[in-house]
Amino acid sequence: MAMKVLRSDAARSRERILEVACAHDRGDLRLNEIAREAGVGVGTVYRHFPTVHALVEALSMTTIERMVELSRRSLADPDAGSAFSSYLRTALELQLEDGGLQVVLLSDADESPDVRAAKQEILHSFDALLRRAQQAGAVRDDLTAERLSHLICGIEHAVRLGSADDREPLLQILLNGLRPEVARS
Amino acid sequence: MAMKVLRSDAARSRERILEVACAHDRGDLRLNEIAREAGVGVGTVYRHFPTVHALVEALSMTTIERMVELSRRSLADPDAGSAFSSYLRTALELQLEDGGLQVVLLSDADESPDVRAAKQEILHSFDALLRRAQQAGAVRDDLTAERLSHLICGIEHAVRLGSADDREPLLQILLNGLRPEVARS
Amino acid sequence: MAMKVLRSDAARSRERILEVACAHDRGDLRLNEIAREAGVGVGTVYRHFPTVHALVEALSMTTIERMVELSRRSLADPDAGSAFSSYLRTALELQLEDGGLQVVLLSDADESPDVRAAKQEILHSFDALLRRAQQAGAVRDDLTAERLSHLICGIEHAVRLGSADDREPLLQILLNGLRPEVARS
Amino acid sequence: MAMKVLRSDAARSRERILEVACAHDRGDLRLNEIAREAGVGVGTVYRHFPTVHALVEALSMTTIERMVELSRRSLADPDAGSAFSSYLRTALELQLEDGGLQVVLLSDADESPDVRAAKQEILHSFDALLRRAQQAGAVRDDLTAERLSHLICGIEHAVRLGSADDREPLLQILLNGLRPEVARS
DNA sequence: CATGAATGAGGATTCATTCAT
DNA sequence: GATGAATGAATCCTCATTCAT
Repeated sequence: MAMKVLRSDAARSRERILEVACAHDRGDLRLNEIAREAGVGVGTVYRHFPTVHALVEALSMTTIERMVELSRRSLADPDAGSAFSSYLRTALELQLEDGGLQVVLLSDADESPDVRAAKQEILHSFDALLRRAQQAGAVRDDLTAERLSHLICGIEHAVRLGSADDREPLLQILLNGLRPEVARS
Repeated sequence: MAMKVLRSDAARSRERILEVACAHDRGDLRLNEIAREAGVGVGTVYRHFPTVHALVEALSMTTIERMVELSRRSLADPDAGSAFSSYLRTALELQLEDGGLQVVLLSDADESPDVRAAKQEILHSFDALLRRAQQAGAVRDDLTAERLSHLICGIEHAVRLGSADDREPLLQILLNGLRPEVARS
Repeated sequence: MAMKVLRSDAARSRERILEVACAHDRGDLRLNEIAREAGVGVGTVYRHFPTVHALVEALSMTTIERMVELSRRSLADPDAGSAFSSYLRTALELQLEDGGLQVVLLSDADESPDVRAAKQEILHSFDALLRRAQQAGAVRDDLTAERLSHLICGIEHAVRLGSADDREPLLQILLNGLRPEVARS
Repeated sequence: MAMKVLRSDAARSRERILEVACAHDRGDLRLNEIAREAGVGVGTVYRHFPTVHALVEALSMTTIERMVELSRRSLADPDAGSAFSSYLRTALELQLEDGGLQVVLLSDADESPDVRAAKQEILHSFDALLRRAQQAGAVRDDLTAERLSHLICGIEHAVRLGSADDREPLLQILLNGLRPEVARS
């Protein structure tokens, strides 16, 4: 990944800003406030992050990278079914950990090329994982990667409405629901 | 339901405001703007709806009443399983129709006593519906009414992220996931 | 005193309003609030008290009448010195009891003719009291009734800044200061 | 006194605001109006003076400094009695000149540390002045610095109710009243 | 590059007063 | 007469964004 080298003071500012910002609600970032808390001028924040979305992306960058890693690992797993379900589980965990991830993943207005590239890799891998699982008969066929992503976001939403303890139970319901319907006596 | 009778002019203002307001994003209601569009003074809006939440509640009142009706009808249905699933389907439809319903249902700060009462009836009925379905073996046991409500909200969220066409497929996945797990050969 | 006879319901409204209003800070009367608390319409408040000042006057009417009484009694007291000082003491007490009295007394825009008449009587009596005391050598000569009224208001102000316990001590200082200066060895 | 150096433009805005504000009634400062008159944005006013009280304090800063000077000078005066009375006279003059001073002095919610410090020095000095005068037998003993401050505020109030000409006469009455009572033949 | 002062549109809210019912 | 709905000017305050220093 291309990485512009920053002057050390600029790098420090950037870090300070991210450090401070991640303690804030992603949906309600006040640039002035962050600047003040970070001990830098507002202008500096704008220099590093021209839009709020750019800052949100940057805050999610680490998680996105972890998601890329996850994709690769899952694709390398020979068991299509378990690769798929453990991918979903971990993706859900990551989205719950990082409150800004959902909007970054869903946005189609990426500011950073790195983010765009990573998201594409994630999407492609996810698509492949899903297809493999479908071909293995572990997942119902009437399902696209996009719908499924939305469903994960829906589960994330549901967990946030309740407590973190709901995560695994709700995930189980989802996984159960994704299996091809079986004939019942 | 106790209903204070409004003077005709007051009733007209109230209707104008609701009419105008329902064309706005429920999560972003600007009282001044609504007043202007409705052709009434700001004060009039505040008189009828002291807080934004009061307005949001009023906007959802009709849908909430329909949900109460739905609850009663479903409870009257002797088939526990189909009553349950058709309740979920219609509830989801209502939530999707009425973009403000979710927050009203989830809020624990009801402004209107009517809303509070209706929500309680809905919740109790839903609880009963769920239990009946569980006893009939149609729904897994490890599930509370609250978690399930959150799940519906999650599905609503997922559908909104995509298109209205996703509603039935995603609902099917949910319903499928709610069934007790069966041993598979 | 001419007294318009009010219809009994009007009289009741008037009383309710006064009753409620006297529990409010005189300098910050909100007509709408008072109407609500009194269980009458705003219009009714306006009918009885066309201006805020009219209400303030009405609230002080009882105290003003007591002050008129006080003036008469003091004038009847043959001891000019003690009549004067006990007048000041009681006047101060009345002003402290009735937080709206000072503005009513100082205002030159009386709404009610009764108030105007009462204030004139008070002023004349006070003037007479002062002169008598001066002639008796109990009070310094370089002092007008107006200045002295202002001084009472000043003492009232000072007591309000502290506690009610300051009343007598501060009054003593005033009385002491009003005596003709004596040669000191 | 620690004084943050302001950028020249900021200093200019601040001065403009103070200049404009001091022409307004201290008890009724409308921030928007001041901004408009000063030719700056509202935000600028709020930046310099987060609360109305901060602005009021700033408007009185010069007078407060003069009062500090006065305290020091008075303490340096070897004649306890005349130091005391001339202090009172000048303090009264300052309060009359600066219509916002009284509230700043009486407030216990200082915004600026400079103001807080200055007020404390003033209070301590005043306390010392009073004690000295009491020990010298020039002032009655039953009097605290606080009550006396309130009394000055009372006299200020009284003068404002009348004309500036009342100042010296009323001060004389106060000073006369503060002297220990003497036995009279 | 960094700074942070300035901007000012925008949204919330209140309350004195009027007037139709 | 009483009512209280309606009005809307007025005020408060915030915050995204720009730009001079």
